[in-house]
Amino acid sequence: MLKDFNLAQTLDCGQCFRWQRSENGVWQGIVNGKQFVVQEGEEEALLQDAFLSHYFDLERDYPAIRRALVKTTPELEKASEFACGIRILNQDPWEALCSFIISQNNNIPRIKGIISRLCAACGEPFEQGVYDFPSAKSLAAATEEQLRALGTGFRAPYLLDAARKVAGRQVNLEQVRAMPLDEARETLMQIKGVGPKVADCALLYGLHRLDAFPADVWIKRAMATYFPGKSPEEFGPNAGIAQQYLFHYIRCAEQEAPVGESANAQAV
DNA sequence: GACCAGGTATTGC
DNA sequence: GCAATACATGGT
Repeated sequence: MLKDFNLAQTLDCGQCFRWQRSENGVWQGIVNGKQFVVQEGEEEALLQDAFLSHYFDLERDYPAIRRALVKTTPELEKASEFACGIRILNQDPWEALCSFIISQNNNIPRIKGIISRLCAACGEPFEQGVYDFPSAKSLAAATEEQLRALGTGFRAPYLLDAARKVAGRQVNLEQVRAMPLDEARETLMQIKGVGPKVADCALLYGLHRLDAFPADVWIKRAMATYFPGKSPEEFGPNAGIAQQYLFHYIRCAEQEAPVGESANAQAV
């Protein structure tokens, strides 16, 4: 029995940008040069596919991780229960890095649009109208003007710098994966346009570093409200998962039951 | 027509 | 070091 896995929560929590939901809970996505179609409510079937099983991180014991998080930090109980269907995807590191460079000061629908155009312009076509995410090498061959024409705006030179450094192995993503967290962040931040937040996103969503804790405006606010003085390291080796639970909870649940009341502040 | 969006680089104190 | 400010673009 597959627990703690919900397709919609996982694909709609802002960690990926190339999945689309159509009617009846059907999701279509492009991953590593292939198109996939998966069905809400039939999550169990994904266990039969080795690639997707790994992509959705189904081998990992999330219920155990959740129990451990709540044991050390009981305030996480509500958020972790609310968002317990989220899995941290095993995405392509380069794609995740680019996606979160694009994400800065941007909104999710527009991020998706830019990525879609970027793929069509620079990625390999592998099916009618379907394109793979462009490699670092092919992106490095583009000009800043070409990238601006896709709507990337001031991020165009950032993408180029990332492409050049990754294609030239000045930043080796697989080496970054194995580095201590601080060193990994510093290495990614050599890329223009990559600050602490984007670096942590690349680490958590691209390199599956579950100890990375991306702190955006939402999370910073939530931390100040619910965990004043607490540092992310205190959440332990799965701090990134705690971050996801928090992020999803404050963005969804708070709208129905606004917090800020001191009575709720102790129970996230 | 401001204001905002899963930030970052630059500038000024 | 830390607080402002500009930055492209499209949607409310």
